[in-house]
Amino acid sequence: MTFKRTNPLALAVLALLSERPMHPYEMAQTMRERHQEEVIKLNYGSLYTVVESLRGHELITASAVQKAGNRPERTVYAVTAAGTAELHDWLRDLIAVPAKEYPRFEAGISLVGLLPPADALELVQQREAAVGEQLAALAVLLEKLAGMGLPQLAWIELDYRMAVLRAERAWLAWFATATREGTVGGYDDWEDRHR
Amino acid sequence: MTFKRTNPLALAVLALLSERPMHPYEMAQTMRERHQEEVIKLNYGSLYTVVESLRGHELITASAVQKAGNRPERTVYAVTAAGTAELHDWLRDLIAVPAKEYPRFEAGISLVGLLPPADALELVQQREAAVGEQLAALAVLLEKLAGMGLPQLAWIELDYRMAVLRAERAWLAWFATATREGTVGGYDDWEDRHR
DNA sequence: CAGCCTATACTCGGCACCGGATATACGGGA
DNA sequence: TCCCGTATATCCGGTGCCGAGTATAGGCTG
Repeated sequence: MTFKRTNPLALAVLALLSERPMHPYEMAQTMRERHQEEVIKLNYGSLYTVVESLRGHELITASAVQKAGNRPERTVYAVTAAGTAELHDWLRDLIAVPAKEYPRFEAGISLVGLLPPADALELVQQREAAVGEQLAALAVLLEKLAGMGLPQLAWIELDYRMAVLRAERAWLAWFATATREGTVGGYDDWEDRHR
Repeated sequence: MTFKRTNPLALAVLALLSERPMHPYEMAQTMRERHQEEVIKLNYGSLYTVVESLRGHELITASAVQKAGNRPERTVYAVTAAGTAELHDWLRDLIAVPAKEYPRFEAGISLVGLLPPADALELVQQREAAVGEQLAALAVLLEKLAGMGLPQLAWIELDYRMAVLRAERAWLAWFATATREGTVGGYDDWEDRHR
């Protein structure tokens, strides 16, 4: 059976091990330090599952079992040639091919007609504010990272996220206005249904 | 135990049943017809799991068991008062509070430094083209829906998605240019690592 | 040096989810 | 009337994922 590219955490593991051998807990620490868990969901339970799966497919191997002091044993893993190939190929796919995803907001906004227009307006404005705060937080983070001397390429994904968030905020602002002024298509019917 | 809002398919079920009672298969059909499965992932296996879970939490009830002709029995469900409350509350949350999500492209682009710049450029351009095609397809779909006399509110989520996709396309175009011209921060180092 | 908190390192049971299997009914062509 | 493809309707076994639990070591405080 060929390896299934479900959990992106496996991608992170391959990427980390392509730097140097590590044991799972160290991978988690490194991901934290580098703010990688912002982009790839990290969960201890999943980490060990994923590592074991990668080992099963011989994309990584247990290269050593250390025993420092009286701590629990820790297994250090290293990436194999097949693992490196998988990493690169997966990466290419992730970048070149847009995957079908299901953002939760799309699900929510598609049913917004079920709520009264006045409520909808308030909720959308709340989201607009929240997105604004996220943007501000990202700006601060970028400042910090740049101040540490990290090049733009090291936080390129944050750059991307900011671009998307700005678009979302703009759309929310438009929708709020259109709702407030009743210019969104189908508004009259919408209001009628809620009185 | 309170109901866990994991699978958005449960939201779709509540929304459909708030129109009129249905049996699971009919829900699936209706979702298809309305292009709802574009926004909410539909899977027959999950559908029955989710319906059973909703029933267990008494958010819906089995209102009848039909037996038309000699077909398999079909259980028709109806939403309860608690179910309607849950639907509205969940909806409010989805709209007002941005959820932490992990788009796969972010994971990919965050590791783009592992690929040679020339390859990265090509991949990003491929994605840009693909996103362009998605936008074109959405425009066609919008045209069709509007032609059928549906108001904007009925396909508001597509409007949102187009806004986000346009932002993504613009960002990809920027990144492609910055890579081609070597103006992305850290480019020299990037190129050095790949020779 | 007792006591407590945090960091280290992993384990495990449960469950939601998914893909594919199952089984019957219906309609249309040869 | 036989056959086959499609529509109807549901079920189920496997698996990946997650959160919470476990256990020891080291460090800090009074």
